[in-house]
Amino acid sequence: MEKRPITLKDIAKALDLSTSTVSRAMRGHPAISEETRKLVQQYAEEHKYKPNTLALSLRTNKNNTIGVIVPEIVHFFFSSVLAGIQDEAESENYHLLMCNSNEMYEREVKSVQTLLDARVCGILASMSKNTLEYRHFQNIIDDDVHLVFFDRICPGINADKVVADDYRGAFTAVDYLAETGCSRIAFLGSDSHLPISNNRRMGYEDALRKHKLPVEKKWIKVCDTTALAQQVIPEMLDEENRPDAFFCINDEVAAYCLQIVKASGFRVPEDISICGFTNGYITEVTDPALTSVDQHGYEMGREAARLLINRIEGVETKKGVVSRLIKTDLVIRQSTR
Amino acid sequence: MEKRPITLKDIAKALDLSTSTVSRAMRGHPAISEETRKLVQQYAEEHKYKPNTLALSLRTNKNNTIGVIVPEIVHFFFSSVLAGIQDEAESENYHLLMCNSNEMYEREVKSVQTLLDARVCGILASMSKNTLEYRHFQNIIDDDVHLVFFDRICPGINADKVVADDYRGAFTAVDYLAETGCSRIAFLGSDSHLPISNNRRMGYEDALRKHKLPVEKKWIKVCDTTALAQQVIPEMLDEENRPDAFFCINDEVAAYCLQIVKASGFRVPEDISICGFTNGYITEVTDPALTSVDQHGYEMGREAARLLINRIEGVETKKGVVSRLIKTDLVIRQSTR
DNA sequence: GTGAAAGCGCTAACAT
DNA sequence: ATGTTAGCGCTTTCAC
Repeated sequence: MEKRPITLKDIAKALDLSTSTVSRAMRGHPAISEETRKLVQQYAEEHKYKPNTLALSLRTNKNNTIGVIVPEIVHFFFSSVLAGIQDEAESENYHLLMCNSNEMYEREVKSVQTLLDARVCGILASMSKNTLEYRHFQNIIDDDVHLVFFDRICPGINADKVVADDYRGAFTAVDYLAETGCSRIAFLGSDSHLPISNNRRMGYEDALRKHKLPVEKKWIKVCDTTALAQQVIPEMLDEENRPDAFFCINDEVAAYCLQIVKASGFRVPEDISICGFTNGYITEVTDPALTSVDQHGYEMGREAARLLINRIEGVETKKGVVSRLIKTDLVIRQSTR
Repeated sequence: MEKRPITLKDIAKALDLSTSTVSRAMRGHPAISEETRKLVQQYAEEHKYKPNTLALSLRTNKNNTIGVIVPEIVHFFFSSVLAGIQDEAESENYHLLMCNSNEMYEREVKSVQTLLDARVCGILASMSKNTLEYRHFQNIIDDDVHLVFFDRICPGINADKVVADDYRGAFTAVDYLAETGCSRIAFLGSDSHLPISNNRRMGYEDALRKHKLPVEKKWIKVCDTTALAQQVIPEMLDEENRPDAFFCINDEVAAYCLQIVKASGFRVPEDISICGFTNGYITEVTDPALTSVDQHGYEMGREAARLLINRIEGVETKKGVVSRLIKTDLVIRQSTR
């Protein structure tokens, strides 16, 4: 029953050597004779010696673990980012400690605490929607733990970040809508305190201006959940001067928008064009399939993890903040003319 | 710049006490005077003392961390399970170390190794599709690390498991299809070496038998990816005696099935009924919305994490294997009569 | 009620 | 080329 894993000390005793010699031999230290090295390594192999990472962590006060805070796991975009982070971390031999804030400020604060207590080497974070207080993020920096934001960056904190090119993504999409003949283009966005939403709105507005189209307040709405969609969109369709295109903050809203528009008797895309954002798997199963802006979540995850690891290992030494932009791509399907 | 976190020793020195007294005082050991306790705890509070979890782990040879291996992160069902695991683990003060096998046997083996090396207290695993060799899972048990499978259990290993009631889910769905007048019901499944697929096939067949419908080989296909769907389904529709219902192994296949069936000129559900499995978010955005079997992934995650933690903490002491069944629910929408 | 000392597994400075 | 010693931060006998 008792199953204590074998330690360096055990090997030392068995081979009548000192633990330090064994330790050195295992790591191929130059000062160890070929003979001893082989002896030790073979014995270790045979007895399935596994270094105790806990002891190592204590010694170096580093546990080669990266903490991740996502606002929501069950979400195409965030799970894509997570997959990217995971792949990059794994290839660099870092572990991933995962926290889920579930879009709740309190859980986000607690997650930061958890990760700091666990002595992670660095933290990758995407802010929860309702976070307005940034003290907990500042704590990370004050603790000298590396911090990289991705996607939902925190405007009040001076930290590295990796974001999608939201402005250009929005501009390109709205430009396309206008090019294909839409002139009353609505923007269904999020609260403007979120940079992702604000940047997209600017891209949207600039594209309208490029085409000499008016920027109308009534066509810019906060509508980032399916619940809001069901309330906001019918109202807009009832207006005398209804939109002839919807540019949506995410694919879910776009998909619900599509349903509501069709149910109201409009044809898509003949009467109304609809464009989403993210390019997740639901874009392929709606009818018609959704045009959407690909955010390359997986790439974002890899990039964020890489940047963090470079900071941790001192490869990235830039004094100020490093910002990386992930390019976006408009994927045209059948929901737009 | 130097930012060494404060230790028990520091407190001891500052207060002119021994580290053991401080240690005891912090944890409210009875043999410590009220006075000293308050003194120590207040000092600790003021100086933001944080116990070093690494040291604690080394001492107890436990790091209160649970490892998770999922076959794919970007997937409604698995991310739901992950969310459940996360919530349960967090509420019990366990950390989560995440690995992604990406449906690759080699990465699964490596993930197990990684988790064992990290000295996790237990592992939650769902097998990759192409895993046929189980040695790595046996290693977990041999290392006396607790193991609980969820969903994609490993038939060759004697370990606790939490699975959806696949048999009953399938039976109920197919029973419903038959009740509503379908008589040529096809099953689009996975390879039968996977218990989830096999159990559903048995539920499917038993439901057919209940309704005195024939079990036809040609209506039972391996078709668990969208790529396969595009190949297999058109062939079946071309048959003289085409199916009038498709019971699919997951929602993605069902959604693609829906598209293909509509594109072939059939009406859904009037000509052909379609039913998915999982009840993820795509069921709401297809046209018509998809009938599907809810697998309650989040609940499965919680249940699996709870079982594992109970094992770790010695609450669950059953000698043999514990199997938990998560009930399934048929959610009827518009893709079935 | 408090302290001294040992030890968890490992590494590294300092001998030899 | 190898051994000795000390220490990472904490808990836990065993003393007093």
